[in-house]
Amino acid sequence: MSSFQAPKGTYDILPADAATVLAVREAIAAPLRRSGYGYIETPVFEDVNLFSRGVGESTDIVSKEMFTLTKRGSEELALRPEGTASVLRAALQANLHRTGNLPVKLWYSGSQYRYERPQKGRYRQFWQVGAEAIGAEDPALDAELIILADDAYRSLGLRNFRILLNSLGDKQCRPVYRAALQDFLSGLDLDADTVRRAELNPLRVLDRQARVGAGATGRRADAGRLPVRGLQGLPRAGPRAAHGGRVSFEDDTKLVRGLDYYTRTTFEFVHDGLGAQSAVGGGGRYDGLSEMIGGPSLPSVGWALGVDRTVLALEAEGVVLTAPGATDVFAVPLGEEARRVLFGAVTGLRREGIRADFAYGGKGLKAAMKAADRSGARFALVAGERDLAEGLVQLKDLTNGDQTPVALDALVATLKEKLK
RNA sequence: GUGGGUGUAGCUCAGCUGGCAGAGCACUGGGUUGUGAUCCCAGGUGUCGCGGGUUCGAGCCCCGUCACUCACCCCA
Repeated sequence: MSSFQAPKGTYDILPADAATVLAVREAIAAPLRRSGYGYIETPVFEDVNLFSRGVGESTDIVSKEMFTLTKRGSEELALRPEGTASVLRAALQANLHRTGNLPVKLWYSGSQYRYERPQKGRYRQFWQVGAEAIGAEDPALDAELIILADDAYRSLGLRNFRILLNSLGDKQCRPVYRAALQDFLSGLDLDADTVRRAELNPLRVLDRQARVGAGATGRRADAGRLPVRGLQGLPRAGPRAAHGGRVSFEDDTKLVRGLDYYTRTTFEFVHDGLGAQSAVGGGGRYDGLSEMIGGPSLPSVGWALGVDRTVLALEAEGVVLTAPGATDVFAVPLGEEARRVLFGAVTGLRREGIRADFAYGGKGLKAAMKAADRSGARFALVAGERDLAEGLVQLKDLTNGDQTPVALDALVATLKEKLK
């Protein structure tokens, strides 16, 4: 073991788990690719102000969870804690909203960073696949995105997730409701954290975290006691009407996401196999974000799904994504002449699209056969002087031990037939 | 930032009120000089996280420290 280890809150994706991770990323991306979303990549770090203005100064993400970078002595950059602000910034910078049709539909896949105490399902570096539909106010877009996420999860075999839906109000009604809520909360005996939150962002108090009563020992607030219906009559019904009943929602008037840019439609995909965490993905409308970062009015909607948490959810449900073996044929040479010939044969097989590997390191026959077995290959290709003298190689089926001689120049055709 | 749990072989873990370092799997070699997976035999498996203390004697008790992990908080 080296004297170094992965930094706190990070982990390595090793070959044994990589197939699942890649399959999850692909499963989320596939519905987007066939629905008109274009792929975009942005830098992993941005001007720190993009996030403090976009995500919101009052959010935990910005106030205490950002990895900031110093550039020549002053803090100016931060590792991205989420993807939406960067994607919108890139779209505005490249004038995608002026050069193409609206909405501009984009998807991304990448790592995000938050400086938090790690625990199950929560890491300092984690992966999201996200989608954004920028510059249109059509509730059908909200519905489209929810359906695409639902399709992605179902294509993976995930079943026990739920979709929570709420509205956070718009420019007109939110300030009114916010003031009313603040007024209501000021009359309650709340713990110190909640008092602070009620000042900065009272809506977040609704998000089932509030403790009412004496400080930290207080009990969780009963939702029925909070004026959660203050935002009724807003376009929460939009995505519901547009989606045509294809996925089932649960109304959750306490759902308030931890990013300030959300307006109106908000939703979260939750799963109970993630330890103390519950969200595998979430999103919503962010009609005002563009203006917050200096752009024109571009009402938009988007989501991000957590790759790491989706993997945990699959594990919790016992879903195993079948990974094909990495190798079809494993070559085992006997002697120097055979090494030269079989190495060439392996190269030839690979160029024909057959997955092939070789017993490197000068192993003895027994060890080389063991390596062939462990490689997961269906066939071992064995040859020594006796075979080569006749232009043959021995092809051994490792599933049943049957071994047949094959002419060296008929190898490709024979294997293509057997591997069909 | 706060609290709980755990650190013993490559991996999963036993180890009793303090008395000689353990099991299974994995690994290496041999049984088979040209055959894996099965079977048999032999064998490394180790700063017991690290540092100090108590004791004739510490994996075990005490103090400190680090790491991992789970939870609070928050979110993907």
